[in-house]
Amino acid sequence: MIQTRDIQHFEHLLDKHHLKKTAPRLRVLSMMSSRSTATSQPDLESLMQDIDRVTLYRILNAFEEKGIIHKVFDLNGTANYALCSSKCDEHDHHDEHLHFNCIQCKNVYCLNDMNLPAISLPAGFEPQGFTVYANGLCPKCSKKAVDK
Amino acid sequence: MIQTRDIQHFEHLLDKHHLKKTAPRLRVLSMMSSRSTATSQPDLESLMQDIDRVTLYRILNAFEEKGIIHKVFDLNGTANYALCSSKCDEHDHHDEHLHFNCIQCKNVYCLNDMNLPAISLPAGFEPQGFTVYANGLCPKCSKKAVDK
DNA sequence: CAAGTTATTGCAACATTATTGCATTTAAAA
DNA sequence: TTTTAAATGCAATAATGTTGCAATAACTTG
Repeated sequence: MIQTRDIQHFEHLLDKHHLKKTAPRLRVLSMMSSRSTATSQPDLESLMQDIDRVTLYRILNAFEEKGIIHKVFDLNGTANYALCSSKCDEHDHHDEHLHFNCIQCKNVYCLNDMNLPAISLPAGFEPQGFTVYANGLCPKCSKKAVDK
Repeated sequence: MIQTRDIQHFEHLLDKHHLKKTAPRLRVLSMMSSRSTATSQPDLESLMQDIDRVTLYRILNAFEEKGIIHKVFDLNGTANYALCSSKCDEHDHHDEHLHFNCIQCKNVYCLNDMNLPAISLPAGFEPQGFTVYANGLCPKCSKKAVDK
C-alpha cells in the first residue's frame, strides 16, 4: 500500500531531477515501487490504461535518463523497468547489480545488494560497467516445483 | 574468406540438427562466421537483401532453437546474433560467456573463452545459467581515444 | 493570486520490427 | 523420377518505437 511518505518521497525525487510533479509520473512511480519485480512496458501499459502509450514511453525515457529507474531486458528482449536504488543519479548511474530472469513465471528480479566478483577481460577492453543476468527458477517457482 | 571446408562444416551443422541445407541458411551461416562481432537483425537484413525478411527471421529462430547461434541484446535492446562455440547443442546450450558492448562503435563482442567467477544468489533462487554483459570501450575504440 | 512561461500530455500519424497464414518452391527420401 | 515434407517468399496484420503539434497543466514572477 502506498503511504503518504512515499508520495512525498516521489515528489522529492521529481523535484531533485527538475521534473514537474504530474499525476502520470507520480502514478508510474507508485506503481513501480509497489511491485517487487521489474515490470515490462506492455504490462505497465495495461496496468495504467488511462495513461497514453506515448506519455508512458516518454516518462520511462525521462526517468531512465535521470537515473530514477533502470531498464532490464528479459529473456525475450523485452524491456522491463525497475526503480533504481537510491544511490543512482544522473551522473553516477550504476546498475551493476544482478538481474534474475525466472524461466517459469517470467518475472525479472533486481537483486540490488549483491556484490559481484571482479571480472577480468582480454587486453584492450576497457569496461565501464557490468550487468549480470542469471536465469533459472525464482524462489516461488522453485518451491512449487518441489511441492509437486 | 569462406573456404570449402567451411561450407562443409556448415552443411554438417545443418545435417546434425535435421535442418535442410538450403541456400539462405548456408548464406546466413557463412555471413555470421565471417564477422568477428555479433550482428543485429537489421544489419543482417541489409547485408543479405535478397533473403526475405521473414525467412531470415525464421532462420534465426530455428538456429537459436537448435543451439547453432545465440542471441545477445545490445545496449538498446536490439537482438544481435552470433555463432555458438562448437560445444553448444540443443540440449546443452550454454552461452555463459561474456558479452562486451562497445559504447562507441556499438559492436557486440562474444568473449567465449573467459571463465566467469562463481556468483552467489540469495536463498531460493536456482540459477541455470549466467550471462554477463560488460559495456565500455572495445580495443579498437580505446586505441583511437588514446591516439587523439 | 493572477498572468505569463515552459514543460508535459494526449492525439494522430508514421516507422520499424515481430508474427502468422498460405501458396509455391525446393530438398531429401522412397 | 516421383513423392512428401520442409522451407521460402509474399501479403497481411500486430506490436512497438518515435515524431510533430495543439491543448493542457505545472511552475514562476510580478
